[in-house]
Amino acid sequence: MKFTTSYEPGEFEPDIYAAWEAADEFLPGGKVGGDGKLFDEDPDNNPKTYSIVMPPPNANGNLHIGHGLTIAIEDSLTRYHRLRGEMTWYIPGADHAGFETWVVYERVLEANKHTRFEYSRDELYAQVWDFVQEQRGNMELQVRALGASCSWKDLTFTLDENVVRRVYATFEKMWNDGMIYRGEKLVNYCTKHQTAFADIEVEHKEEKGKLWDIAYPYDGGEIVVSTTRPETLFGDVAVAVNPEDTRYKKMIGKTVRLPLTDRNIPVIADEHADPEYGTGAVKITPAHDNDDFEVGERHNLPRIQVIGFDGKMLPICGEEYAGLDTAECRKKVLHDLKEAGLLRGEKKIVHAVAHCYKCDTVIEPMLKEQWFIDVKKLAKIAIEHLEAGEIEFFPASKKQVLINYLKGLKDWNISRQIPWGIAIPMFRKVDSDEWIFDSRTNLSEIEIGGVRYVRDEDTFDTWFSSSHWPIVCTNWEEGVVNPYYPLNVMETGADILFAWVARMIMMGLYVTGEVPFKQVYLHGLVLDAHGQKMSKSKGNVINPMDLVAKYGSDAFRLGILRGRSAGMNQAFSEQSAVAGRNLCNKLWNVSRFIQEIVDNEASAPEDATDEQTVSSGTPSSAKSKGLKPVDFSLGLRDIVPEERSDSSTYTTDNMGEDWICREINEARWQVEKQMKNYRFSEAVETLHSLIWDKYADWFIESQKLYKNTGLLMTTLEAILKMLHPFAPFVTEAIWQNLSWTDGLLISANWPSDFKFDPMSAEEFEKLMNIVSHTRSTLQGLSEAYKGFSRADTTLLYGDDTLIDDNSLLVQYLTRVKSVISAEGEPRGLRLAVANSEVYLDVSSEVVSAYADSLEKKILKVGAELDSLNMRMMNPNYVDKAPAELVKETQDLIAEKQGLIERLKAERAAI
RNA sequence: GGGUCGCUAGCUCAGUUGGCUAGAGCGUCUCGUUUACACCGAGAAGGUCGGGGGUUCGAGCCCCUCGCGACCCACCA
Repeated sequence: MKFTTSYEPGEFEPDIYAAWEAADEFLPGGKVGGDGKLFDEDPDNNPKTYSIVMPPPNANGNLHIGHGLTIAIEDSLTRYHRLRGEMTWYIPGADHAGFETWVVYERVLEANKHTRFEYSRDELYAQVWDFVQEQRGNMELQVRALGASCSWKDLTFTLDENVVRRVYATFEKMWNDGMIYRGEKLVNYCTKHQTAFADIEVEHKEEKGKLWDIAYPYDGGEIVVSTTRPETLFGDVAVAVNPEDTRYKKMIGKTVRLPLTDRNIPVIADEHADPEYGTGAVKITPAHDNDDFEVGERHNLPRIQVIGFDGKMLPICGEEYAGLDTAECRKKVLHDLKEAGLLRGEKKIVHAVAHCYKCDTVIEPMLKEQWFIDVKKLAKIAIEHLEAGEIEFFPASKKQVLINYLKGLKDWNISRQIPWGIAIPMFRKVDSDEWIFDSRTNLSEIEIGGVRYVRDEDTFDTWFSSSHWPIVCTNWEEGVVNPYYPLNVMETGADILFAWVARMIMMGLYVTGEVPFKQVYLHGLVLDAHGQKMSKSKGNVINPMDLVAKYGSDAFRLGILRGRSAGMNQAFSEQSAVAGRNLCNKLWNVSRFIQEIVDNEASAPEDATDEQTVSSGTPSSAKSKGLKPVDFSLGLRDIVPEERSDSSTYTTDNMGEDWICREINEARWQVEKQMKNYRFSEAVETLHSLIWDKYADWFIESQKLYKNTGLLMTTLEAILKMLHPFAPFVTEAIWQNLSWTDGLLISANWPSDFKFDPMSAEEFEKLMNIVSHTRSTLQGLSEAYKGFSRADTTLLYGDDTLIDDNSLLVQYLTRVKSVISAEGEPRGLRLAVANSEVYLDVSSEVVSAYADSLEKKILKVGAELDSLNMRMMNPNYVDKAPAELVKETQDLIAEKQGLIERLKAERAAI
């Protein structure tokens, strides 16, 4: 049995994916890619290209729901453009995830009772490399399970040789351009992980804290400063007051005694001190506070580091304090100040505190020599191109958000003190401060002309290398024409707009002179069913693989795309996947039904078909292929399609057929528009409605009476193609099971226009309206009158050729006993259908039981009529609104008028 | 402190230059086994579009204002 009664995704998905992959259908045009030969040198020989890159998931991790969404979106785009005949290149990636992976590996070390300090940098690098290789592969299997039609041959790992080469080339260029400098600045430092971070990697949290007032004495008085960090007073080098603050004016230039020490520090005047805040006097600790660092620079003050890189107080703080961690030290300092009578007060405050985004440790601003990128020029160019509209954003609002960010961007610290990452290609001349660029980072020491140079031990911030992603994935090279760069679209999470998208734009422009992508689509967070952020601690994490296993990959994809729009954090629940599963099953059964019709026709003698069942194009292949199930182990039939054309021809023979052709055209046009505007949710909805509400409920139902096999085949093909971008597996499984289709659906062509008679399609809609009203009234009657039986009821019609011509279909769709002409003697209940004369032949007894419903209808139509009349009575409306609209309103009024008269007559007859 | 987004049916969300009687999925209720599908079919109920102003012939959509929520940025000692 080819078509089982329900679709079982698990039986098809792995084989189908393998078949796609084996057929090389993931490569651009199914032919090129991966070998450096991307396209024909003559641009005239190349069709339109479409390129998109996968934001690389962590190589040794598992996919989470966000990856599921990313892939659902990107693969739908990819498949859609592939079906449209474009040379489509979806490039997968894997991220070494520098810090993330390092944190995981450090835990492994810890569990084995080791620490990073036992090994050299190179040894650690080798260990993590092995660790990642062992763990690798899971992620890639999961990407496959989600159906991503990406070009696996071109998978880019962020530590691949070509990535490193490109990153070094950029770094060298920047170094030569004077955009890289080494500076001792305050950096965000995590004392647990013992590495610095970029500003963007730090998480600020509102926290309750205290503001202490501490007296700094001098001969004949004291000055009271306010601080949240008393433990850093050992690093104080001055007390600052505002030059305009009359309270302190006379003290400027005086020297005060630093408590708990024997040092004296000056009182200086600086705008930084806010007279309104605290006591108006502030201690200046340039080595441990960003503001103070700047004050120190302005006044040429020394920087005294008092906290070590391990988070413990340094010896300079004195025997009693050295070795304490900051919290212990704070306690002791406060205690000692109190003893000395210098603590003047404390106040509860709420302030923002920086934390390590991984371990939550409080980030210390620390004095450290690091490599920095001067970002001013980069940001400026990026802003210019953004303002010129070279990149289109979805949602559009993010463009300005990004520009604002770039405008305030500060120099970018790219040094990380972790071994897992791309080594910084800088070497220091031994016994000097002289640095040179050299890409031989596999060596920890080099010699040039008899001079020894030692490699910098640090690695690059991962964002520095990943900012090259579009460049490295598309194999961009200077001077080589590359139709895949810029990418058509960059799809990623809105949460990394700054960290990644901004940097890709800056780097793309710096390296290639072009923006790296033409459009940016940002998706929001996937929240749980109640709109809460998913987190392990809350226990509300949904694993995409669980849903794939339970309902199928397509169901997950359809579900996660539904009800989701660009840039918004939106809820998701298992229910959505269930709805997706149901749609897949519906389509499966529709296909099964059509296949049965095709089979019956193939086996039946010619004259057995009804006169109206003009099937024009039953292809001979349908007969010759027989009914054997697809055997995937033997390889798919006709893997390389010769000609991609609709395999059946058709003619339309009745209204329903014209109507479905029109509806498919309309839906196709809608989907095209929605895809262009990245409205995936709406596209899925359009297709859901087409397949379920239109194709299955009306067309297939009507085809149970009037079979047009050629049209059934052709329309089904069109529908499979249209849904394929979103639900690739079930559509391909059906395609393979159908007896008459060729090749793989993944590489089929997007459907073209169906020809139809518009008048006829319009007529069918009227018929649908009559059927719906009849059904509704029948249901109303059976609820109003016990013992009412629709199977015993006759539908009468007046002078109405539409029904006369289609009485069989009306009877079939309404399940009444019969549909016959009233022959000028109407009786029973007249239906409230505009422009049509239909009666249900029921007794007056039944009609009176229905009076309540009738009354309700009269009221409802009356209200509608009133509002329409009101509109027409407004002279301004008639005057100013478009004539078309006014005409429409008039027609509506006429229609309602007729309707209400009929209803009233009906009521009077009771 | 600055900024962005959101508030539409019980729930999750659509509603693209202002013009239909405001829609969908899920849920609820009532019928129902009919040449595919109960992962089904037919029908129904359910909304003063967060509050208040304004512009307009016309506002869910534009403007102002208030309220509530989510998120982002920021060195306030």
